Amino acid sequence: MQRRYPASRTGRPRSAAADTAILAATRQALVDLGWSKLTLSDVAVRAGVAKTTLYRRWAGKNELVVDAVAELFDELTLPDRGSLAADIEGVVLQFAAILARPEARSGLMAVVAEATRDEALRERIRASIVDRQKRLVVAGRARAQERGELPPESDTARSARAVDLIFDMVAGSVVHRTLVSNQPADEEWVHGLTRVLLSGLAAGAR
Amino acid sequence: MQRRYPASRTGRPRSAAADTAILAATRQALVDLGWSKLTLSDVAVRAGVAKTTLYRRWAGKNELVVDAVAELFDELTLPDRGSLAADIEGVVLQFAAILARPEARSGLMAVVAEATRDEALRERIRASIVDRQKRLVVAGRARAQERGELPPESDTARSARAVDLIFDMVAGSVVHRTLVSNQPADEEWVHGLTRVLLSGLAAGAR
DNA sequence: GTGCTTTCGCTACGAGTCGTAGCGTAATGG
DNA sequence: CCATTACGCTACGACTCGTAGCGAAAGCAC
Repeated sequence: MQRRYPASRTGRPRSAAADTAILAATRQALVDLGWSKLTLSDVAVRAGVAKTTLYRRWAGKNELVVDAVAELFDELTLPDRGSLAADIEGVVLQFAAILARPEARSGLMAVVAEATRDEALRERIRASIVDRQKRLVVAGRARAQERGELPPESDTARSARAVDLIFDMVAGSVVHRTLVSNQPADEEWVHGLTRVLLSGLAAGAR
Repeated sequence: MQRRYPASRTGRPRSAAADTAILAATRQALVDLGWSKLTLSDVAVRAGVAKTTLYRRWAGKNELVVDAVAELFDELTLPDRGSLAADIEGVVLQFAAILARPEARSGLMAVVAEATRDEALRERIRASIVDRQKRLVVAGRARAQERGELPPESDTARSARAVDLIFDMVAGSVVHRTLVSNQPADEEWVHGLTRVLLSGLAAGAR
């Protein structure tokens, strides 16, 4: 979570409790109402704050929901299950569990859609959500190279492209499975995904 | 495009030209305004019809945009480039070209987001957009099996799961690359995707 | 032609939301 | 105690929504 206000030295400080309450209320409103029917007035009532307080802290609905959804991805960690395949499956299952929650389903795609016409919002999503996920790919790849499961890569440009490709394939597949095909990314499915992905990467490295 | 009205035998028929104009106006409004600022009143003015005509034909903004976006995917065809790899790359590049257009970028994810809370809308998206894409996967897989590039699959349940997985991986990867990572799915990237995918499928079949 | 039926364009409407302004009060630091 | 900032509250004009009602237009059956 980035600082939204640069800590002016004087005056009454903003309530941190209000931030917590507002973001939680936003997620609950996403569950109850969905994106399109969510109003800032409603969130304000749920959070027990004035509507004007919301407008003092966030530019609008888009930015608020990005922050509220971003917190969901805080719990993502890279487990150490001993092998690359097991690590990937573990992360993907965590990711799928988050995407199964209604507040994520309703909010995530909506802000991505809005971001197609809003450069600042794209950057906010990248910093708050996407990078948080991508870091796991980088870390998992590095660990696999230490283990010797993937060949070390000296060319940094090639390496970056590989990470980008893997990331889009993993995240994109799970999102599409969950939100478009509307079917659970359960263990069986994740296992199949991992198998194709790892076989392909191993073969492609040769 | 499914029939929205069951062709009553008598009375003044609905103007087919109005349908065309409305859907085109909707796409142009998506380009100019994006999803959230698109209003049905605005579309009506652009199309040269009365606002009430829109409400007579579509239940709301969601359904209208689904139909408008669905027409974009009419142009998807399965090229015969001689090999499975080349066929996949051809289709994916077509798909990427559609997703690069602003009316698709703004509209597609927005309706997917709305559909997370609307079963009827999900079904409409599935019938109008998703199935149209998935058919290409089925056809391409069948052609590859004829060529001997993929092993024939007798188990229909396994086959269906494989098609689902491939579809989510291809479509999901391209959508994520284009809309979330916000980078072009150009020939180089598509080539890398295809290489990983085919190697993985070939290895996984053994 | 004469009806019958349905769609069309137009206008008007109440309901609801948006984002902002203004004001008095509360909570800090100097 | 004073300057400064955040807060809750109310009120506001502007806008959008979806619907209702009306007369006119465009088909089909006869």
